[in-house]
Amino acid sequence: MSEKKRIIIHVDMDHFFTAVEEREHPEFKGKPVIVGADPKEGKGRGVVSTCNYKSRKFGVGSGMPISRAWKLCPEAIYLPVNYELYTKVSNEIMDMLRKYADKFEQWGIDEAFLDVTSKVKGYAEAEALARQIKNEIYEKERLTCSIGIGSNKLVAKIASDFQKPDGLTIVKKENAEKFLAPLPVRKLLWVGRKTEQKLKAMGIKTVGDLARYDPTMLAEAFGVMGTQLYLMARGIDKSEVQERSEVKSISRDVTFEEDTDDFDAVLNTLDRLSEKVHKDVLEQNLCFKTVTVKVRYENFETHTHSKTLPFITNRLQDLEKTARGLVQDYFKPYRKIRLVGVRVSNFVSAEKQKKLT
DNA sequence: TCTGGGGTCCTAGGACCC
DNA sequence: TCTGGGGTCCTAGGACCC
Repeated sequence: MSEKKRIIIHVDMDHFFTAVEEREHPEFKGKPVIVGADPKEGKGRGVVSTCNYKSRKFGVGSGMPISRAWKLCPEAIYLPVNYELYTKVSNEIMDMLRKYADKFEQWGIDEAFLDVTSKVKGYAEAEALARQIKNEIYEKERLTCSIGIGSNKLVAKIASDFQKPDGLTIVKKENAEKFLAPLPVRKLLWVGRKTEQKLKAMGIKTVGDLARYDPTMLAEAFGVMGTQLYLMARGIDKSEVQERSEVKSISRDVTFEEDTDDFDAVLNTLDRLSEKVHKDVLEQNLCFKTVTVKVRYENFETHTHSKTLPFITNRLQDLEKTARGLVQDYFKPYRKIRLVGVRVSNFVSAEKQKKLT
């Protein structure tokens, strides 16, 4: 049984949020731009969402506390995250990309996988197609992207990250293992900080180290994930490019500007979040069964409480009442709250529900 | 460094049913 | 009073993605 030959393209927009902002504001040209939380003169909470290349030269990076970014680069232009705008631009780009692919999968707001197996005869044609895609995006949106081409999603994604910005990297199937070997394990999908640390403790730093390791021992240490890790290290990934199915949950949460023990204020915030979630639920024509409340205390300890209702609903009052009930346990006189959130899940589409009743 | 917000998937224990 | 096995659902927490 041989693996089906595929050609997969991964498109990754370059520093998407700041790129869109720079396009909208030509006066930002040549300046460091940072999109994220309000820095508040270095006292702000929250993190950097995206930063452009100019600000990266100061050591700023995405995910970094905004207070630290302020210390590194106070002269940068700081902007709030304008999701509405980025989503609009994203939708235009995704519609553009979709038509190039047999199978298409959006990944986050600014990335996509395209299975182009039947559209091209080989890697040379795939490269030409990739250039065409880059041109079209630039012509229509004035934005650049980096593209990776490989025989599966994993290799294509890592390849797109290899040369940035405005890059194009092709990794043929027969070169995949060699291409991956020198990279740090952190570059692999699903290897975050924790897994990286655990692997390091086992003496595994690069993808090559991982590929040479005993797969049985990896399975013992990581369970199902261990087998997956080993296969990835060998450049093997059989997962299909597939359009995202329906949403599984809808949530809103918010970090307070200051940690609070004003529990009435927390309840008010919770109601506001419930209203936003409810609005989304109605817009998407859904009914839910499960409500989850999230609380983060000032020491960052985070808890969730959930309740599955004995009935299906889309009513705001059911959501608010359940959420208010769940959050009560977390109100302790000696514990200040940093974040509160609400989520609904266990959906049944309104249409399906109609059939049931 | 002092840690956002919106998601998905996995694990593990316990309840409950047959 | 002690004892099964399988299946499904629920809950809480955690790792990871962008």
